[in-house]
Amino acid sequence: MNNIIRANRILDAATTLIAHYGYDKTTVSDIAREASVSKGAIYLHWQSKEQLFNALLVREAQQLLDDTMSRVEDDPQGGTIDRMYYHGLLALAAHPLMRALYTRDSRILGDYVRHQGPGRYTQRFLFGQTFVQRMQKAKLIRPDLDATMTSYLFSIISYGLMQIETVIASEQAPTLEEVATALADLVQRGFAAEDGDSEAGKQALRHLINEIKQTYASQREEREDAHN
Amino acid sequence: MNNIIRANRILDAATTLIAHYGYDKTTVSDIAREASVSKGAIYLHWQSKEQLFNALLVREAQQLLDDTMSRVEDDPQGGTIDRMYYHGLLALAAHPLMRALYTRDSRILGDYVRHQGPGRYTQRFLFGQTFVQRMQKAKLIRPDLDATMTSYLFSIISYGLMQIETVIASEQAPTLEEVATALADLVQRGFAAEDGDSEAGKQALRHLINEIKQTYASQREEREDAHN
DNA sequence: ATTTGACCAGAAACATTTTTTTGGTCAAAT
DNA sequence: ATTTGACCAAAAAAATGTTTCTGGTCAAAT
Repeated sequence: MNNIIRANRILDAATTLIAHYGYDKTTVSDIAREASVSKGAIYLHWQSKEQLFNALLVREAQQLLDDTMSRVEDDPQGGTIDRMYYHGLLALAAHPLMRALYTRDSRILGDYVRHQGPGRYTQRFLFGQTFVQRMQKAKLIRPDLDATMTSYLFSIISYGLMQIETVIASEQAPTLEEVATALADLVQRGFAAEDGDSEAGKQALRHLINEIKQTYASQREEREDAHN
Repeated sequence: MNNIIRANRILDAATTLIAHYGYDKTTVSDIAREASVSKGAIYLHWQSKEQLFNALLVREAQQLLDDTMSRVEDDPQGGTIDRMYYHGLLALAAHPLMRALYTRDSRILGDYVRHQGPGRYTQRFLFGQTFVQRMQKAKLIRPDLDATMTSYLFSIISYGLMQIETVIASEQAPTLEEVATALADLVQRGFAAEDGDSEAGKQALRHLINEIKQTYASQREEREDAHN
């Protein structure tokens, strides 16, 4: 379908512009120009600017999952909880819009934050409560840890890392890789089970990510059904 | 000196009001009324609203140090790095203005953030780089850890904890004590040296806090000298 | 000697009008 | 069948005028 190619080009353009200028300052005409299509063409794909942005976030979320999974797969020890966390952090940092969503950055999200209620995409799939439980079953996270609390700690640390630069003078701050490495070490010492098997971890992560994608897919179906 | 009593009453009033309404919304007249003095009287103590707020922050900072130290002293195992961190977190949470300063909360700090450049009180005394080095010397923190990175991690985690509620729905979130306990456990597993002696830790903390207070004292002298 | 609070100038907040921008549409072009 | 871009109503932003508020002062009261 040629349509899908154009839709993706539009999403590419929107992603670039919104990541840089934010939702409010990026106009539909800007997006059209950047994507070399007419403004009307955009409305052949989505009913409103908000729906376009929705679609964009869904795509980004999937790319983030894929990116994380791919980093994990490429790392021989990638299936341990500390390496998964490491790769998850780097992947998140590499996706500005997901990062903005994660930190509720209203300078990027702008009006979208107000219109769309909270929570819609705020659910933390990775390193959420379910994730921790699965990883405990897969014997990668210590079984004696409370899953809710542990996912809460993951959130605290991730959020702190993503935001710290806004509060501490960044002069001679360590690089993201360095900090992520140190945090992964902390996670390994604090959360990892003794006999964690990397392959089991990869397997569990694949499963979880597939399930999440399944959810996205069925949500899209619903939306298309409602549309017709 | 009766003056000092009044000064403290004014600071008390200002602290209450500013912690609740923020720097901008709290007027000098409000403070005067709350402290049962005239507006003019306030200007007998400080030259401007900003200087009053400065004094207030210095006093709060010292109280925070005292509070932390006192919690540590009262705890038999209080001198270990994880217990110190635990008590430090609870103490910080109990001092709204210090917490606001730590998180750069412009809703509380208001204009003060803009006028006073950053950094002035943003220096993290506790769990900063020096602190970590001292605690390594006292054999409470693993010697193989990099001090800069470790204090950076402390900052990330503390900041994440103080801010997480603004981004995660607080429904059924664990209590501060519970989270602090879990974080302390993480710190113990990740940072604590094998043979950490609580008494040595308390001693080191006493020393450090005294030095910091010394610094405050000499800064105050300078200010008074400059004034005369 | 101290302390007060009425007073003031400048800033901030508010209300109102004018101008510009922008999401969305649709008759016309391709 | 598709795609376009001039066009529009509504909203946002800027400009303007008006009122209120507030940090700071100081002559007068205590």
